[in-house]
Amino acid sequence: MLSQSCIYGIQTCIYLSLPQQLGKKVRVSSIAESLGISPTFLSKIVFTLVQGGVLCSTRGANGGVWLAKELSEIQTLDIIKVIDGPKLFKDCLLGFSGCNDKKPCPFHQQWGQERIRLMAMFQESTLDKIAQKVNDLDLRIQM
Amino acid sequence: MLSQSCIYGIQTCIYLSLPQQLGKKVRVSSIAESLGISPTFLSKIVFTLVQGGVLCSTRGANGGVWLAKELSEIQTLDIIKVIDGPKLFKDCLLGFSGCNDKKPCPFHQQWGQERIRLMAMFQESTLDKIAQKVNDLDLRIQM
DNA sequence: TAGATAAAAGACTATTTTATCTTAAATTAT
DNA sequence: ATAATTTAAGATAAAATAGTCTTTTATCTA
Ligand code: SF4
Ligand code: SF4
Repeated sequence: MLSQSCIYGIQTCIYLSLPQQLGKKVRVSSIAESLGISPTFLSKIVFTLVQGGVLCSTRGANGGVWLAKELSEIQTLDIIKVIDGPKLFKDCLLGFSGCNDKKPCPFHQQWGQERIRLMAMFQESTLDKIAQKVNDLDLRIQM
Repeated sequence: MLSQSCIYGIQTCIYLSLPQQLGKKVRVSSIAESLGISPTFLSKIVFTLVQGGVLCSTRGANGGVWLAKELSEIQTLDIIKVIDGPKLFKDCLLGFSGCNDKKPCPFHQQWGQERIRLMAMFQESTLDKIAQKVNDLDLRIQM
């Protein structure tokens, strides 16, 4: 459902929203090490997020990346949109193209509802809520 | 979520369960033409379904394929399992490996419920129900 | 200003998925 | 039996995704 790049992107944003990192510039290499991701590969994903307005970055000594907005203003859905694009919303279960409600496939009625739920889940999951959940419940971020 | 092969497989099974084809041997080439799929590619998917016990086949002149069981005994979930394997159930949203309920990721609570709903949808969608729905509502099967 | 540092950029490699093309094997009809 | 037909099998190709390696550019610090 989500690409590997997208998963890494979400993990990165959650990592940056934890109290230890929040408000600091963090090196991509240190994020990559903490999350067990290839540094150069993550570098590309991070840059995509910078271009998409989710992260900010600065180069050079003491450089790094940080979240571009308040935690409560970044939805998981934003991250998904930036990295995986709109295909999650356009493409569909049975791979039909140009689906419409007049002539749907046999799964439309149920899948349509599930999709709405999933979207809601990704919209409601703002980084502040996730970070709090991770702290309160001692949840894990890495693989 | 589902691979292209899996989508083709589901479409094929639905096609074979429509009144026009039901109970007949149908050539893969004719299925492929009707659904707009590459014949040789579909041939492999069909063979996977034969090996998985969803379809039966016979070679030679007047050969073809047909559904191995009663429509009511074939769940969409069976088709998915045979073609895409168990990854839909093992792998997960955030790509964690070896997820458990004790230390889940921040999405587990909601995603776990969605996944249960999706499974139920694929289990309840037996071919007889789908075929009836397609007939009653004049739904489409192809792209 | 010079050197160190870290993100950005580009070229390249590997793997998986999707798809095509060709040949082989089995079955039927003549 | 033989030829036609159709699935099975294997080799190959194309595309998308995932990941590596090297070079460039920007920024800070000394
Ligand atoms: S009909 Fe609905 S469920 Fe089916 S492929 Fe189209 S949008 Fe998806
Ligand atoms: S914790 Fe739950 S939702 Fe998250 S990756 Fe694991 S199984 Fe999936």
